[in-house]
Amino acid sequence: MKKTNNHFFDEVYQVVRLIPKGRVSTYGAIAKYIATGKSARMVGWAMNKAGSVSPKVPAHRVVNRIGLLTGKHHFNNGPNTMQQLLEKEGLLIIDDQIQQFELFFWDPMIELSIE
DNA sequence: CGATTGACGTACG
DNA sequence: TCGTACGCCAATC
Repeated sequence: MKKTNNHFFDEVYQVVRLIPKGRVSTYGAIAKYIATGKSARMVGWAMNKAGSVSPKVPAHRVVNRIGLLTGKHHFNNGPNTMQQLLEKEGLLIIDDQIQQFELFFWDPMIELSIE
């Protein structure tokens, strides 16, 4: 058995699940909240596993720092799944980019930092 | 076991 | 302002 730092992945799943409906977060923000922002890529890897863990992690609520749906192609149901889900939550997405992303941005460092 | 990849981000030109 | 290069860290080939 290799006791990898599942703490990182676990935290990622926890945080992503805490993202409220109609809100989105970024890999960098999550990574920064957990691993001091040095492993934004690891968050993406965690998301890749997200489809293999349970309950499934709302990976569609996690995008890159510019609000671009970079990972939509990784969804099992199809590349449109991510956008459809986000639109269904009240978000507006044009050209795979979330409009007014700043307004919907859910930062765990802030939201979870509230006493 | 070594090299490459990867759903990112920041720095530099 | 836009484009390219590099760094992180783990998993996969």
